[in-house]
Amino acid sequence: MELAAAKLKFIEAWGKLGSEWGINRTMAQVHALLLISPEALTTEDIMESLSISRGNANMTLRDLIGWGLIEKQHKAGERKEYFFADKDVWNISRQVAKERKKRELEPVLKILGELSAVEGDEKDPNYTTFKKSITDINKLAVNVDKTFEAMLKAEESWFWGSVLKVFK
Amino acid sequence: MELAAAKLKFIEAWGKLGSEWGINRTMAQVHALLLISPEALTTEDIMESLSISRGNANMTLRDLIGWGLIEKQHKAGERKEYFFADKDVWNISRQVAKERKKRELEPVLKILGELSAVEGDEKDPNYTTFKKSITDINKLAVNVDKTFEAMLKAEESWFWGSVLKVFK
DNA sequence: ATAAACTTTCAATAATTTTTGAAAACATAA
DNA sequence: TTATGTTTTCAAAAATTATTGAAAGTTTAT
Repeated sequence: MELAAAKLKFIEAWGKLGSEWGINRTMAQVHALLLISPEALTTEDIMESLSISRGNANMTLRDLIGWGLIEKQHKAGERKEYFFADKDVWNISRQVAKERKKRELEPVLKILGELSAVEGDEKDPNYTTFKKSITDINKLAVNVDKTFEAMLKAEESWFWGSVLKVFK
Repeated sequence: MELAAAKLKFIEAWGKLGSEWGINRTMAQVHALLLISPEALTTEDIMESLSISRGNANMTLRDLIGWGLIEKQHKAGERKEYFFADKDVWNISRQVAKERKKRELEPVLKILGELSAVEGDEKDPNYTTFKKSITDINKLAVNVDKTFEAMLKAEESWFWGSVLKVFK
């Protein structure tokens, strides 16, 4: 396969994976493009490469900055802004974990905490079933949260070394 | 909070979380409803509880069965079908991991494998940057795959015991 | 065989999400 | 200041995804 074709294939696959996991397809594609780009790119470069509008490119780039996945670069003597992706896959994973933890996991943990406190009649199966499911899900969510927390602190080699030790 | 209100809140929260992670909101809500229901429910029960149409209920229930999260029950002397959710949160996690691994991770691993094999000019930064990103992402994906694999085999207590040991 | 109870299908519709593109805002240079 | 290059905004349009509901299909009972 040619490099050009391979790049397109990667951008497509990354976009599809993103959309399957609740990340806007275009956002994932722009990220993919910047990931395999040795140079920082301008908005125009991105618009052209992915055939998207200026408005879309601008909003997507802003979102990616919000996720901590890319950053703006200014080149001396130039007025245009350039965008550059962190290429460290471990940093990327941590950044995504950090944002999803904050945006999605924490609100759910809060609600589960409230729901765990609901009182009821221990003789009512409606209550006991509810209570047990909520308690169990809460435990799982806390474990997932701890795992994310550990990822945020960990060095890659340490993290995978330890996790993979589990599977021996 | 009343139990009835708590149930609604849980169904709503579970639906929201699902939709943020690429799972149809209604599917997550039906699952939530069955999770906190001590009895198996009929399609009509579900239609009424969640105010959804018969067609939607039917398709959603079929999907949930496809994900291995609920099953049909037949009651002696009755013609209606009843639906019942596995309440074991660890089983649920494994089931979701299993399906997403199969449906999403494996296709990506396949593509990454192909892309890893692309040859090019080691002096061309376009090639070396592409190569490095793909290789790194491939490694990460393989690790995630292994983690899922381990989950599928593991007993809950063993799994979390081992994983949490990592965070001491 | 017919009817009744129940389930499945799927074209049409509705709801939601994403994208566009042109205008407005902003920044820099002349 | 004015012109020029660049970025941002956001209402409207397009695309995608989810839902409806009625007809067709299936199963069981009589």
